[in-house]
This record gives sequence, structure tokens and C-alpha cells, in this order.
Amino acid sequence: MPELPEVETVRRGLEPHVVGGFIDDIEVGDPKIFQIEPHLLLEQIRGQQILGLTRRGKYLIFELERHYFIFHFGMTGQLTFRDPNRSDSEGFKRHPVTGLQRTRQHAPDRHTHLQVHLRQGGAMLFRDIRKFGKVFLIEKGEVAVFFERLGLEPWTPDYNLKAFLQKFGNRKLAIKSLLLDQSFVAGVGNIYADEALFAAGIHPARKVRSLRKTEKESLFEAIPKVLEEGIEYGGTTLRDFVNSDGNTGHHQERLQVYGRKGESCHRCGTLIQRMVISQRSTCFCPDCQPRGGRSRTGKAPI
DNA sequence: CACATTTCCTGGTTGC
DNA sequence: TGCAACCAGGAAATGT
Ligand SMILES: [Zn+2]
Repeated sequence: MPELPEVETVRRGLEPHVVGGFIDDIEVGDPKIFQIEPHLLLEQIRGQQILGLTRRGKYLIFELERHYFIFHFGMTGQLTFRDPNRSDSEGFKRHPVTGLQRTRQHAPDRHTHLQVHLRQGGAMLFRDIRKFGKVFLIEKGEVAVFFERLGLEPWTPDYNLKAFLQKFGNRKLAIKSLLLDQSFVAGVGNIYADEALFAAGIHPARKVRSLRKTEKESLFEAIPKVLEEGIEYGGTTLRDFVNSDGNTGHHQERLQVYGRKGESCHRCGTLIQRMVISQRSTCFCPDCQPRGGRSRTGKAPI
């Protein structure tokens, strides 16, 4: 499930291959993922130069001459660069230990729903098994409206403590649910929400309005910290994520709680538990993240 | 308005 | 071995 660190990993990998290039032709698979008629998409983007590649939350944004060409990866979206000077791998392999799917550079298959060929050679391939991904093409003037409902963007001036604290209000939903809301902090998904709550020592089911100021401040620090580590390790591959080269990330080996139900907490040894919040699998350490919050010493629950 | 639940989709895993 | 049931989840749509 590509979240901010995975999208940023793809962005960094793709940038040197495509920025400055010109879009030549496109080939389309299942039109479901397109928020614009495919033939209109081709008509509009053909011949435009890619001026830049940026990111906002979980959205990857190609700046063209007259448009923004925008991708959202949903759950299983992959955007890879197919280099004509490199050979394709045979197909799909299975990691002998982790069982992870390893794709590397690959030819289009039944799940490849878009190929964007570049004039200088090579192509970007968008592959999405579950088809929760989306492809948009918007006019340059529409960009503010397009992103208006997205929340704070980490590492920008918008991401400051004052703005962060104002987002809490007197709400009574679980803090985990708030973290999944893209109008709070953009780019946080199920994995990094759990990791951030662990880093901040907050139980995921705690009601937002019950959090003390010090806990909110801990979360403010924890969110960029876990996202940064995710990027540093090339993203988290649980099943489908691959970077622009088609290779897996390594952050799955660094996860503290997500997907670790029944395993020992790396910090205290207690067994990690799982619960469902907002219909999402949620993992936490009952000792490091007590329901009543941590005391000032950071050890015993209140 | 605030919050909860349902829906979309496929393939891997589980259990009989 | 086969096959049905179940699970994963981002975010829009729908329900309370
Ligand atoms: Zn612990």
C-alpha cells in the first residue's frame, strides 16, 4: 500500500529518467483507472515535455507544459521505468524467505493499464492489480482545487506545531482514524500510522480529544521521523510495492509494530497485539502504548 | 456536521 | 489436490 515514503521512493527513482523528456505515445489497458477519457488523454499529452516531477501526499505529479499529469497508486499501483537498454526479467519470482514478489524490470502484462512512451526511448509502465489506483490530467489552473482537501505536507512550512495542534479540535474519533484521514497529515497510511503511534507511545484507539498536549507534540515529531525512515530504506514492501526499477523496498525489515502481531516488541519484549480500527488492521504494543496514556516517566500507565 | 460503514478489485492464504 | 471462503486496504460514496 504505497504511502508517502513509497511514492517519494518512486519519484526519486523516476526523476532522472523522465524529467526533460517528451511524451510520445500512450497505450491503455483497463480504462477504469482513468479519470479522463483515454483518447482525450493521448490527444492532450502527446508531445508535451515533462518539466518536473513532484509529490503531494500520496500523489505523484508530472508537471507538463500545459497540464499536471497525476497518479495515485491506490493499494497495488506500480510505476516503473522500462529502459530499452536493459533486458526485462523473466517474470515473477518469489523470495525464498520472505515470500515477497520480486518483479524487476518487466514487460507489460494483464495488469499493466498504462504505458507512457517517451520520445527519447523507454517508457513508464503503470501496473495495478487491484485497480484502486487513479490517473488524472488537469489544467494547470486547477491544481489548487485538486489538492484543496489535502492536509499538512511534512517537511514544508505548513507542517508546523501550531497548525498541527489546530487540526485536533474536540473530536471523539480514534487517533488512528484521524491519522488515516488525508486532510490531517497528507501521505500517512495504515502502515506509517501504526509506526508513528508506536514511536509516540500512543494507543491507536485513544480518542483524539483525550490526548494531552505532550502526546500531540510527540506525534508531531514521530510522523516525519517514521516517514523519513521509510524513504531512507526505499519504502515498505509487504506484497506489491516496487520502486521505479521494479525492485522491492527494505523498510519492511525495520517495522516496529505493523504486521508483527504475536511477535515481541523491539523496545520492551511484550507481544504485539492487533485490533481493527476504521476497518483497518492496527498493530500496537500494549505496554509501550497503554490505553490510559504513558506517565511522565514514560513507563507505567496512568 | 461528525463519524461509521460499505464499496470497489484481485490474488494469496486458509481450511475442509 | 481442488476449490470456496476469506483477507488485505485508499478513499469515495453512502448511511446514521
Ligand atoms: Zn513495547
